[in-house]
Amino acid sequence: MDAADLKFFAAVARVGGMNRAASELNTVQSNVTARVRTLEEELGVALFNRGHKGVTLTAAGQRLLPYAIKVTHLLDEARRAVKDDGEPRGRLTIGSLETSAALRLAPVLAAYAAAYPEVDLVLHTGTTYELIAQVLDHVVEGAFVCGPVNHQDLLEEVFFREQLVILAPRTIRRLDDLTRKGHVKIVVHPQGCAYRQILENILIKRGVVGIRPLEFGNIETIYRSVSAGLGITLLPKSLIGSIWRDNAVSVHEVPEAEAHITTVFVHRQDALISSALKEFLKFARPVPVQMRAAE
Amino acid sequence: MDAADLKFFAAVARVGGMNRAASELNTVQSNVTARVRTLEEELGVALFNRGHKGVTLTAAGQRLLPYAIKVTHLLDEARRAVKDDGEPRGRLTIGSLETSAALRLAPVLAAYAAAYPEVDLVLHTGTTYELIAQVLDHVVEGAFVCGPVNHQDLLEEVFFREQLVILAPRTIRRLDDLTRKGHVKIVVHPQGCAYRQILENILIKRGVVGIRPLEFGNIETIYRSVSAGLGITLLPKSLIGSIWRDNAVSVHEVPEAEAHITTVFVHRQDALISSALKEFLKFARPVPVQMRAAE
DNA sequence: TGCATCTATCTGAATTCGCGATAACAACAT
DNA sequence: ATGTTGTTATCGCGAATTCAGATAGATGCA
Repeated sequence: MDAADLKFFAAVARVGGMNRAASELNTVQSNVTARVRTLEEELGVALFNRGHKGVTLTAAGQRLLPYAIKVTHLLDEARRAVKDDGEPRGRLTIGSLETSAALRLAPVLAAYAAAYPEVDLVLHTGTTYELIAQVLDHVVEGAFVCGPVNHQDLLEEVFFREQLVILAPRTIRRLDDLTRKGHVKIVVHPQGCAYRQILENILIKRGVVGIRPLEFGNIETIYRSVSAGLGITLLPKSLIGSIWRDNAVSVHEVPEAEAHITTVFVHRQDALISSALKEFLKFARPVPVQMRAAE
Repeated sequence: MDAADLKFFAAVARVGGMNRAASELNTVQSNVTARVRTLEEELGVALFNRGHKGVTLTAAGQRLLPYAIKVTHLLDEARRAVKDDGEPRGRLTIGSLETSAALRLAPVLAAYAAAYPEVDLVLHTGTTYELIAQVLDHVVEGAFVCGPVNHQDLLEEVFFREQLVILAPRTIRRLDDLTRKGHVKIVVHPQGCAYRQILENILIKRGVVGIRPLEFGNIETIYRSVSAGLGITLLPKSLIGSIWRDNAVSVHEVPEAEAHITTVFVHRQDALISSALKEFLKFARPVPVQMRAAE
């Protein structure tokens, strides 16, 4: 049972056909068929049900598939571990929420890139849900997402804690003006990284019943929508102060107990932490409070 | 990077030489050398320091070794998982303390062997320490040992709780006779599975200072030594009642708070639990208390 | 029927693998 | 000195394996 055979097997299982797997693996169909057959002969069981429009996994194949995937990942990781002599080098792929990236990570990324020019940094942005899926799939080594995550296969470390504020059109002077209306439009991300849920909770708590969400894909659009009077949104307070000072919107504080969010870094607990990642986390880790008393 | 290459690599690393690895792998030395070399060329780093009396791992080799071992185990497990269709079958290798085996496991083993003739049962006996090492090394699928174990890589489930009694030569009528002497010989297992520690604690608590251990490898010998007047020992109460009733020794109760032991089943939490093992544990698991009220 | 889309199988060339023999080297005993 | 032993490296050859391409067979669809 060769690792290459398992890679073939996993590809066939994933795409559901020997032909398609062959083109994906840059080889010919006869080759794929032969290797699957030798695998089946070696194990003494059929792994696929052959159909006239592709193949499906048998029960035995379903039992094998997770091992095939694990072995493939383990070999990948082994290669990286061997090359990783402690000096950050090569590609480092991490994920981050768009807000975290803009707010906290930008200077860290710049400093890190300057300190380790040997590292090719790749940053994926997405929602918490998407990023967690990417971490689990080994697409990224880890990601900054909204915590807590509490996933069995993931380790998480708290990095930032943000206070959130409500952004409303400039015509809204006080939060009460808004809540008294009884219904309100909110502008949020599609799968909304907890911001949406928090905002809804805040409004519900204040007696707003008709909450109508508008979904936009990026922060810039959300901000413009708010300033154009379309609705309100929720964003980190520090983001407002540092980026937009144009007074096109009104900013409303919310008690911190209700409106804060923690950003955690999550990574697979069974995966290698590359030297590049280890150093990056040192850069990103906030200075402990007692050490920045002078601020 | 082939799985077979990694197996070769791991063997060379373990025995510290290509020649010895070759004979262990049932092949010739030139073959081992060639595969190690291709592996090194593929990875672009040297994995071994060649010496005139064998090889040693380089830093890169040390980083690779755990992956080589993991991959090898994972492939083993994959083979078993594929063949395991839910019906207990094949070889089931578990470990057990000698006392647990004699006392609690014997009827379970018999019933299980009768119920599943397709399973080849293999039982390893040893001390808690030895058995845990065997579980970690995948030599046995799991083992009944003295708990609690509290090991990061192991899951444990409590199976039995035994009250322990002191066995002394027949001439000793009361425990006080023994403790008043101030020194006493104890007869125990070599690495003693906690029995020794517990017995010493009991004696120390009663003011005995000169404890002289005699070590014997199996229970039968220990029992005979006690009956011959050599010293005292500690054994599960139920073992005394069910096996030896010849009155060649005197039995002394000890408060349960001091002298009890829990037997747990431990297994690697990252390893497959075969159907054979799953069923075995069902057989071995004690009937819940409320369900045997009629006893 | 003809076409498209699958998988299975066969064949010959290229490649790899495993073995045996040999070389080179160092340590150690004679 | 000299031979012996134990080690890794290398080469050549035959066997085994792998790969790509061609072909065959089956099925569904227009």
